[in-house]
Amino acid sequence: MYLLIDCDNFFVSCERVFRPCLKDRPVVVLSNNDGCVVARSYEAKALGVPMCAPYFKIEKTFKAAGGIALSSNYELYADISKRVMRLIADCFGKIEIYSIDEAFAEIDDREDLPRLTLQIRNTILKQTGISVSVGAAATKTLCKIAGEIAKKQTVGKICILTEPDNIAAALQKLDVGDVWGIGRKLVKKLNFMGIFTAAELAAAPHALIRQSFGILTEKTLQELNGIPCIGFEDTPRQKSILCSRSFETEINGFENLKKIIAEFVDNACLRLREQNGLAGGIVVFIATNRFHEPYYNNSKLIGLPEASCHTAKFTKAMTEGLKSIYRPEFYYKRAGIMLVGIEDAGAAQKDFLISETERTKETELMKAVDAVNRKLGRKTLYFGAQEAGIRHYIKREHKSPSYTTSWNDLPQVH
DNA sequence: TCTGGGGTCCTAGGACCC
DNA sequence: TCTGGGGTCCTAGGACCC
Repeated sequence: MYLLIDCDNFFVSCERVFRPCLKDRPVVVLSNNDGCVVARSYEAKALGVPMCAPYFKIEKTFKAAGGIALSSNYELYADISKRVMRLIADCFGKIEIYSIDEAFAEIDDREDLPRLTLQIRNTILKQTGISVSVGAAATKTLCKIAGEIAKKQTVGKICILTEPDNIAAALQKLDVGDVWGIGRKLVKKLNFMGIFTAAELAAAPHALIRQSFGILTEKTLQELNGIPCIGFEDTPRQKSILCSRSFETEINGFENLKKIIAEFVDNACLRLREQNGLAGGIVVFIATNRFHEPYYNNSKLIGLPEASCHTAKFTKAMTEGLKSIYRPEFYYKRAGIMLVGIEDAGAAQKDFLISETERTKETELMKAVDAVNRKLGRKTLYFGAQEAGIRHYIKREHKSPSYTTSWNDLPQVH
């Protein structure tokens, strides 16, 4: 049996933990640059604010209805997420953290389900202030459906989907597009074939689905029928690390762009070292505003002779890549890098031509830099190629304090 | 005026091999 | 004019997720 534990309106809930005055009001959280709506309270959903709506399009009517918009505060959300995940792990042992606000757990004892689901929900609510929905079923895909049903309940927020009659009824009522793994493009094709509900997909011929949509959709079909095909991944190793931003004002000039992207490289390399990994290459990409013509976007992959986690090596590779795709006539709205080919530091293949002494020197240098930054604060030490203070290029006008991760932002009780 | 960021997996097709 | 058959590996791009 699988369980899905999913935080309700997660980003909004995090904000409300420290600002109870936001309760019962329509609240949305915005993406970087205060661009799009990425989280909504129930009250905001009731106002008809769609997910991913550009904020400037809804701002007037939303404010008029008494709504409050907040910039995203990822430090806060990441920290609260950590606390929630720890509680889930304490309760179930093996868990798969699926995203910042949800996790799967695997359990053997289905008799105990009603007690366990209630217990985890109460524990998380009591110890973090976050409300979660809990779904339980025999496959992960059915579990997601159970989770959605749980979410719609006004009290309880728990759905155990194990009885064949209940499963059949749930699938009958569910649009095929609301099934986990069926996106916008597939819905169109499925509708064209006469498949409109989850039940109809579950009953479709395997061979036809396999041939028209590939193996992923066939697995989804099987999972709807209660046959587990999507495995449980205990601690999946990250395969790529991405750092990218859109800028409030567009950026021109090779050197300007390079400095900012070097900052992305530093952030990504730090994350890489934190998980004790090495990356084999780096992709650098730049793009003009995609809502205006002419649109230019390009990317370049630069491989390293040997997998590394050394910021300077990736900065050099990034610069080389950027040179090959940079065009001076454009103003760039978005840029980023991706570290790829990530391996465990212990298991990586070494380059015959790089001496062990040199390798050690580099490792020790990065260790020292990280140690200083841990002790004295992020970006105390950084490479000269970087532009310190990328924040200037990004708009976050309504950000709440980092209550749990910054001494200066500790909440005060009067 | 304004439109996010971070991931995964699969597939087709090209390059290359004998 | 005509020009085989059987493989592997890699990459870009497309689909999906939150």
